[in-house]
Amino acid sequence: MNDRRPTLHDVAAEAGVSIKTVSRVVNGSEQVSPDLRLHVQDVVDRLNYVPNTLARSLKAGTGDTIGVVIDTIADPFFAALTSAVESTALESGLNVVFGSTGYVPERERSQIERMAMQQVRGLVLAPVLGNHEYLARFRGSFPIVLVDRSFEIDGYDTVVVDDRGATRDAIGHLLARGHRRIAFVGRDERFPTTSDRLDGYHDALHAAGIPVDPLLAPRGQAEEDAAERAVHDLLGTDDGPTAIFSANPRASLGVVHALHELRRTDVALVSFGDFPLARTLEPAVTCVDQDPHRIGAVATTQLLRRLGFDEGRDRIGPAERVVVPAALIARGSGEIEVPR
Amino acid sequence: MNDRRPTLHDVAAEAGVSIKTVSRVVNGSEQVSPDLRLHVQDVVDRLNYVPNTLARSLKAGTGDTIGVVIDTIADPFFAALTSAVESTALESGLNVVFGSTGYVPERERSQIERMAMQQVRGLVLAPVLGNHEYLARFRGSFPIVLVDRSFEIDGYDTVVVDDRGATRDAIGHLLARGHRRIAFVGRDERFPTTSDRLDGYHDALHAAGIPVDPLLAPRGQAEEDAAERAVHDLLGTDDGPTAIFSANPRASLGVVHALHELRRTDVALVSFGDFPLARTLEPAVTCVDQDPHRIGAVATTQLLRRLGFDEGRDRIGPAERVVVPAALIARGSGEIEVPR
DNA sequence: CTGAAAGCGCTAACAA
DNA sequence: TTGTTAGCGCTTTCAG
Repeated sequence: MNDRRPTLHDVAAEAGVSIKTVSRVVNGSEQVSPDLRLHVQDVVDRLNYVPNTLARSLKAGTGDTIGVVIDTIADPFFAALTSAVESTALESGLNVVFGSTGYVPERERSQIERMAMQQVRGLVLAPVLGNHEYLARFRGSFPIVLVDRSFEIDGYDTVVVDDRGATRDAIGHLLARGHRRIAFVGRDERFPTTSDRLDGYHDALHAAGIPVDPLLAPRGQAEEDAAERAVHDLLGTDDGPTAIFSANPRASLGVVHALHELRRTDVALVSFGDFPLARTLEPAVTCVDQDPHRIGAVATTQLLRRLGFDEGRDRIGPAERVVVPAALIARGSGEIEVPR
Repeated sequence: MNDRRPTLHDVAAEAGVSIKTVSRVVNGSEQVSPDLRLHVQDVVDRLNYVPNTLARSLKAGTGDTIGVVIDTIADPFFAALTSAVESTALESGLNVVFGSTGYVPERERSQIERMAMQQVRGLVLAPVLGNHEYLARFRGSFPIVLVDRSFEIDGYDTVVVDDRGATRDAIGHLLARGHRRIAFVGRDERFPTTSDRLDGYHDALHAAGIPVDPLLAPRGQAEEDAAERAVHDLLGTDDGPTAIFSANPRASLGVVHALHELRRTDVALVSFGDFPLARTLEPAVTCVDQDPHRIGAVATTQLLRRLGFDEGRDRIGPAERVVVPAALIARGSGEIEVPR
């Protein structure tokens, strides 16, 4: 299990040449006489020589990986995003390390510190709520692209969805169907995106001249079970909502389950974020589609540009903010009219 | 963006001590006079010094990451598995790099080669179908734990679900409800697990003395849309199945959708692998629960043991095979009796 | 308790 | 065309 892996030296000794020659052969570069190259290649294969990227990187002063720091890879949204990061990075020969924060600021920080130690070339980060001044320490060493969450801190490339605008539109969609009592479920202080979506919700209500009822936007139910309970509570009252806006796909699962249990097919629903079977349910669930894959791909492209992988574009320049559009997919649940 | 990161030398120079002293302080080790340590620590903070893991690893001859190679992180099964690997690895201070194969043997190989170059300490691999002799090259360098897919090649630690047995039980569950024409959907030659599940299906039918009808187990529909079409085809015939076994959760989504479109609530369904909303559907979907999180955790624990992180247990020994149990969760769809 | 020197595996000058 | 030498940043003898 622990035979020392062969090094350039071993190969050189075995082949009776200098290590530099082996290096040249391994890197496919330069002029090496064909017969020598063949011979060396042979020894390389026979010894199962594998170049040591660590040493290479140490020499080069920079690694060959990029880091992805997210809430948790178990979240389908981030899984899709990370998948896109990987495939985009791979095209440029970069590996991907990831670390999850579990929504804990300290863990975010330690993950990033860890990656800095690993000499990552760059970082894609979905920041947890909290102070991010500490990032300044790292930005001198490698570019950082923020994803999904918009941030007060300026100076970072950012790729986000227009949470506020998309939510405003979604609520408008419900208002157009006559709904006046629209609940906002899935609110969670840990997620800045939720606040933005809540803002969009307020925007739409204000624009329509509808007073905000705080009871319709309770707190702390970003997760499936909590959202489920919230819906039970909301619909258990006399003047419950006629429509529900669910602020994230996990919450939506709970909302859907609750509506189903209560047999309330009369309540309209729009989900921020698509989820499996949304089209299958009865009624099919109208969603705001976030396209995590696109967010990841765009973010990585931007990172690669900052790293100089994009020949065509300049690697420096002011921080950019890309807003990935989110489309409303009308499937039925969001088109339920208000009962008269 | 590219100020050279400070090194031990820089800190040493600034603090007016030798690099070794800085090294000692950074590693919190040994005896350094308290005042000196304080002073050095101060300079470290001021310069934003971050140790270079690459150099450390080069010196140590081994890295601080473990690799995970899977089909794609976008698959919820592997996302959950990878998430478990990460949290388990993190407890031992190891980072996680991942690479996806996209079901392509060559990509699997190149990903592993890449990780070998990166000096991963160990590997968790969900092997793609194909020849894996090449793995022998690497096993001398680092331990490899195979997950999810059982393998003919001996000598590797393996963590799998008892696909065959669990499927046999699931089919038995349907047979007990009187079903005799049970379809097998989601079959795909790319996945060895599918073959094992198909074997289990055959086992159960044979045990019940029911002849196998190849038309009930068509090929090539592991994905949602293909599975959906397959169900339409199967139920479009005169002697269609009265029950469906779906061999993976992605396929199940398609099956559910098709059943819903066809309004066939009379057809029984058991899904191999749980999925969101399975409990919400009408009828709720009976599933064989694979517990990917557990598979990942067990695999990583085994890997850590091979790496000597588990003080209590020996790091060497013959390859072990852990079979993680898969429980049948009866929710309704699998308990539909055959129509008389 | 602290420092000097060697070397991990590799590449990039610079020679030969 | 090929080899020698000097580090990359760090840890580890072995001295002071």
